[in-house]
Amino acid sequence: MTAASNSPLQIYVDKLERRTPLPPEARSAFMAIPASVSVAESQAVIAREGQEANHCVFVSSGFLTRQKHVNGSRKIIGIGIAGDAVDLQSLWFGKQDHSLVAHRRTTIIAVTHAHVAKLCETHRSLMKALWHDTLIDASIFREWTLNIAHRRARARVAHLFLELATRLKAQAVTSEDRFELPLTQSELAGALGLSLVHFNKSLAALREQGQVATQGRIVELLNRRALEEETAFDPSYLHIETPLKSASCAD
Amino acid sequence: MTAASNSPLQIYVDKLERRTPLPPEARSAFMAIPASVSVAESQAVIAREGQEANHCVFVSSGFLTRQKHVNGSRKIIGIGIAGDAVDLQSLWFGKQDHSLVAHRRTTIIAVTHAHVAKLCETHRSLMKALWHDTLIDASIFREWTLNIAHRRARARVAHLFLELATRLKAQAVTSEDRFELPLTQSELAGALGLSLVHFNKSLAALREQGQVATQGRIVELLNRRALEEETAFDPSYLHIETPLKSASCAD
DNA sequence: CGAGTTGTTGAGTTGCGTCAACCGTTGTGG
DNA sequence: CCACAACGGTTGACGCAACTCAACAACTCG
Repeated sequence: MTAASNSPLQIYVDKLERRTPLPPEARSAFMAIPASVSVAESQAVIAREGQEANHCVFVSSGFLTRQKHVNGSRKIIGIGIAGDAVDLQSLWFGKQDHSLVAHRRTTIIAVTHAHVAKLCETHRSLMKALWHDTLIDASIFREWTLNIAHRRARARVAHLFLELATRLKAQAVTSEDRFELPLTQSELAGALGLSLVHFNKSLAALREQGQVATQGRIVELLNRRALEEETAFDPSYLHIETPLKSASCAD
Repeated sequence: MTAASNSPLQIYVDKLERRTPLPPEARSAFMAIPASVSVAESQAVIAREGQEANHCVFVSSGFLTRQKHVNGSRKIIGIGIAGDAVDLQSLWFGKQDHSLVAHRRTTIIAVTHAHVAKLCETHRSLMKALWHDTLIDASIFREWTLNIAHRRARARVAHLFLELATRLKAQAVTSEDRFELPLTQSELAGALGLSLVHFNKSLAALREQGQVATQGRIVELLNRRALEEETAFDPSYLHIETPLKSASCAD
């Protein structure tokens, strides 16, 4: 399908093209830009709230969290997985409005703003695809708001797991309802607006009901149907299968 | 400053240009597209979750909420005010992932997707400005997630009021820390992930502390400093003063 | 093998939800 | 013009979900 390529950005371009094919020139222009790959240590701050950025960050593998400071502590407000463009907004904003933090065994790709901006200038189709991608991001944030505001603990946990399983599958990181989640319970609890203790107990409840199993950092969904039922999970907010409405257009 | 114009989109173009000036051709092309203005009745559904849309909606005056269905009831996940483009995402998504509902005395502007898409094709600067606008939206959703997940009731209410006051001021809907908020307490409570009763009591507490006054649908912030302190309000997530980083560029 | 981190579990407390009654306002129709 | 219904706001009582405190077990790593 796709020509062999050495660009680390392949993973992201593939993701975009699963939605809408890009014109070949746009695709090759994207993959031709210099991209630096690096393995981040756990808890490494890739971008810091309040600072200016001059790179866009893409996740190549692993997990990365979005965090905001409030009252002196960092709160997780989102999770990025392989194939996610986690700070396209930095292209247009002067300062980061939140931080990006890597977790264990995460590799990231950095591309200078100048290169991305140039691409947007020359390839309208790419700019559209990037815009589309950020709109899906926004949709996920909306669902998180809903999840935290209106579901109770057990359902909240179930929803997070279902979301991650679905996103990871779409990205072909995993094929089963089973994945590695290298975040501590304390971090996951914070991301869901729960205390550590209560998160732990809710997770224990899901385990006892035979809906979820965990071994170390591996999470396995044993009964997807039951989980979906419990949390009223509707994956359409992830916009995984939605192609661009207006057919792909020339540059 | 701006030439006299009859386009109802003036209000939105002005907002965009407060961030970055548009090339004159782009501006006039935008304002030249057919836009239909209508006064919505209270609770009118402007766009329905799950349905396809073929118009983009802008708020001309009043309030509009974003809502999602879950377990049979509608939950508010966002509030749009005058000058907001509330469903640019429908341009690229096949189906609405949430509904848009008008509140009393709200006037909306509808523009067909075809016209907006055409504009994006011909004016790169406009597409950028629209993209930028949706990124700010996403930033607001992130802050809502944070607010609901990590602040307790009184602070949550304070945060919402401060956000609205700040956005309304930026849009020159109001000049004081005082504004009309035509949502019921039940609706506001839902938007904050609180029960009606607890919202009411939290609001009463803010009133007793002399931080907020309400008369009918009018909300007045009596002590902005104290409110900001209580809720650790940092308006930077609203990106009100941030111009586009890369200087305005030609089409 | 010890030290630090992460996970588990129990006990007591509290913020918030639910139930329910009541009040004021608005609006409608006899 | 009043009666009545419908709606939004207010308040009290009570129960529960979730938080905090605290101790301990399991795991990881130098």
